[in-house]
Amino acid sequence: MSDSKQKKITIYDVAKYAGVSPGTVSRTLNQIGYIKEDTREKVLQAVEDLQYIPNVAGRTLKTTKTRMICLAIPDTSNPIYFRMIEATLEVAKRNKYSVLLFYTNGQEEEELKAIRILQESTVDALFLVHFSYSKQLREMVSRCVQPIVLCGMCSHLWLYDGIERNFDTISIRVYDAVYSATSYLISKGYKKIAYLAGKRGIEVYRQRYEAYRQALSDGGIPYNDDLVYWNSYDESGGYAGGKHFFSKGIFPEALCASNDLQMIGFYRACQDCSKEQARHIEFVGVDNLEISELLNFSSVDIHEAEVGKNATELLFLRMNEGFEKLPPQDVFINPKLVTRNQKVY
Amino acid sequence: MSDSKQKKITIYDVAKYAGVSPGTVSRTLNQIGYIKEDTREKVLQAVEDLQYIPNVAGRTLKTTKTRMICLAIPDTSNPIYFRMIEATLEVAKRNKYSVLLFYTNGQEEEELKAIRILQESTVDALFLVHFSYSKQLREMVSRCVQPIVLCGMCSHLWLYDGIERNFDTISIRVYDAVYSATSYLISKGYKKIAYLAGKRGIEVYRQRYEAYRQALSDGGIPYNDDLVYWNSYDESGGYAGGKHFFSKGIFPEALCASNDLQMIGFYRACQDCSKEQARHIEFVGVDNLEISELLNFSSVDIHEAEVGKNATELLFLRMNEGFEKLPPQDVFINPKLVTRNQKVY
DNA sequence: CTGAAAGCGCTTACAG
DNA sequence: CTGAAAGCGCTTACAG
Repeated sequence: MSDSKQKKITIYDVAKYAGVSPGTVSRTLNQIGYIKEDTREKVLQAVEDLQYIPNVAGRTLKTTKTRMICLAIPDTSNPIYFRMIEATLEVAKRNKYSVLLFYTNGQEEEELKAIRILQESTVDALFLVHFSYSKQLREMVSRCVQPIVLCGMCSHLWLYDGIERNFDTISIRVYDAVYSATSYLISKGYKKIAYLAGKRGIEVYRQRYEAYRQALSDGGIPYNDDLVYWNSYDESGGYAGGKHFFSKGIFPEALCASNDLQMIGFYRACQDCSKEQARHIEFVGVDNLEISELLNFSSVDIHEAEVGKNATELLFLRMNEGFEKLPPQDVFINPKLVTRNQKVY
Repeated sequence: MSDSKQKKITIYDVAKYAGVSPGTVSRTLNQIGYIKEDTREKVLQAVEDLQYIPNVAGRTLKTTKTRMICLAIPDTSNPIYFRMIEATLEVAKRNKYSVLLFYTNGQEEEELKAIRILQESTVDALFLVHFSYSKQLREMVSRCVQPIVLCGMCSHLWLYDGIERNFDTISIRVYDAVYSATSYLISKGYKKIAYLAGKRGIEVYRQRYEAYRQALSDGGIPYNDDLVYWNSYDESGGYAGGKHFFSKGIFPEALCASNDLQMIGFYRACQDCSKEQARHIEFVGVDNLEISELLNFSSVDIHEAEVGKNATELLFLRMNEGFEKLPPQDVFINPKLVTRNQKVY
C-alpha cells in the first residue's frame, strides 16, 4: 500500500502516461488557455493514477513566485502579536498565500535576517514589525524589489516625504494612546500618577513617554522623575516597577503603564505588598488585553488586528499593482481608550 | 542610490566578475571542500561588490531541501497554541530552519491542505495538530516521504502497534488532566459538579468527558446529564454554559471545564448573573492559562510548550536519522494539576 | 489546441 | 583546488 522510496513522479511521467507533452500537463493543471476536453480528461486521469503532486520548487524557480509572505514580529509573548498573526493569516489565506512566521526578539540583527529572507526570494513580500531604525536597515530595505510594509508599533519614523521610497508603513498612534490614558487619570482627580515606561532606547516607548509627560504638563501636574520606572516591557518589568516604588515608600494614587503586561506585573506586585496603600491604585494600560478586561482595568485598544489586516492587504495590493501606479502609503491606526470601573483588589 | 529594476544578479555574474566558475562560487559560499585563500577572497569580494544574494528557489530545486518546516495548528485564539508556536520557532531557529504557520481551524479539509503543503515540498517536515482521524488523512500521511509528527492534543489514536508506520506522534494525557481536576473537586467535598464538555465529536473532548465520568464514578457520585454542557470549546461556549445552567435554575457547587477558555466564559456568566448562588462556584479548568493564575482559579497545566518542543525536535531527529534507524516514536506528556485558593468574586 | 525547446538559478559528481 | 556540464522540475513564449 505505502510503496515509498519509489522515484518521485514528475510532470514528465504524467505527460508520458497521458500521451501528451509536459507543457500540456502544466497548462491543464494551471488552467491556462483552452484545453480540449478529451486531453484534459486524460491528463487528470494520469494525475490521479500516478498520484502526481507538482513540486513547488520547480514552479517557483520559473515563475519567481513563492506564494508566501513573511510576517516578522518582535516576540510571541505579548498577546497583541497573536491577534496580529491571526489577521495576517486570514488575509494571506484569502489570497491563497502561506505565512512564514519570523520572530526577531526585537533585535536589529534578527530584523535584518528577516529582510534577507525576502532578498533570497524565500517569500514574495514582507511585513516587518521592527524596533530598529538604523541606516543599515533602511538601506537593506531600499535594496529590495519586492513589497515591504514596515511597522514600528508606533508613529513610524520613516514617513513619506516625497523622496523616493520603496516601502509602505503602518503606524499606531501610541502617543495618543498614552496621552488619553494619562489624561483620563488626571480627569479623575489623581495627581500622583506613576508611569511604567518600558524599555529605554526603543522608539515605541520613547513616544509613549513623551505623551505621558505632555499629558501631565497639559493637566497642570509637575513631572516627577521618581514616579517613572524604565525596565523591560513585559510583566516582569511591571512587577519590578511595583517592587521598586514600594521599596522606596512611594505609593502612587494611579498608574499608567505603557503596556498591559507591565500593568499586570505591577498589579501582582501590589498583591504581594502588605501595605494598605498598595490596594487603592487605579490602573490604566495600553493594549486592552483580555486579561485587563477580566480584571476590570481600563486600557487603550490599539487595534493590532487592524494593523495586521491593513499591512497584509497592502502587501497584496503592491504585489498586484506594483510601485509605479501608487505612491508610498502611510497608514495610521487610532487607538481607543476603554474605561472600566476598577474593582477593589 | 537605489537602482532597482536592474537585472537580477546570479551566481554566473559573480563567477564572471571574480574570474572563476559558478561551481567555485557555490563551493566558496557553502564552505564545501577546500578553496584557495586567494580564490576565496576574489569570490567574496565579488559577492560584496555585486551585492549578490543566492536565490533560494534555485538551491531548493537542486538540493530538495527548503529549510522550512510547517506548523499546522487548529486555531490562534487559544493562548496554549502561542506557547506551542514559540517553542517550535525556537527549536527551528536553533536548527537554522524557518517555520511556515498554518491554521486549520480544526477542519479536516484544512488539515489535508497542510499535508499537501508537505507533499508539494514547500517544507521539509510537518508538525500537524489535527482533530480528524479519518482514513483519508491517514492515507495522505502514509504517502508522505518526509518527516511528520502528529498530535491530537490528547492521547493519540494512532499509536504504534508494530505495523508499518511513517510518522511519530505526541500525546497529551488529557484524560488524566480532567480526571485529576474532577477528583480534586470531589476531594474538597463537592457533590454537584458541573462539566463544560467542549465540542461534541472531537476526540480531544471525548477523552476528557470520559475522564469526568470516571472520576465521578470512582468518587461515588452519580452522573447527572443535566450538569454536562456541550458547546464550542472557547469562551463563548463557557459563557453559554453558564447562561444555560442558570436559566434552568441549576447552580452547581463546582465546575470543571474541559479547558480554561470555557471556564473564563462561565465565570463571566457568573458575573452577569444576579443570583447569589452564582457567587460561590469553585472552578477547575484545563490549560493553566495565565488568566487563570491571575484570577486564582485552579487548572491543569498540559505543558504545551513541551509538546511543541518535543514535536519539533522529533522532526529534526527524523530529518537527520531517517526512518530506518529508529522505530516510530510515541511521546507522552503528563499534565499537572495546579491548585489555587480561589477568591470570592 | 498542443508540442518542442529553452531556461529559471542553483549544486554536484566527474575530471583533471 | 577548480572547471565544464548536466540536471533538479517546472513554465512559457514560439511555432504550427
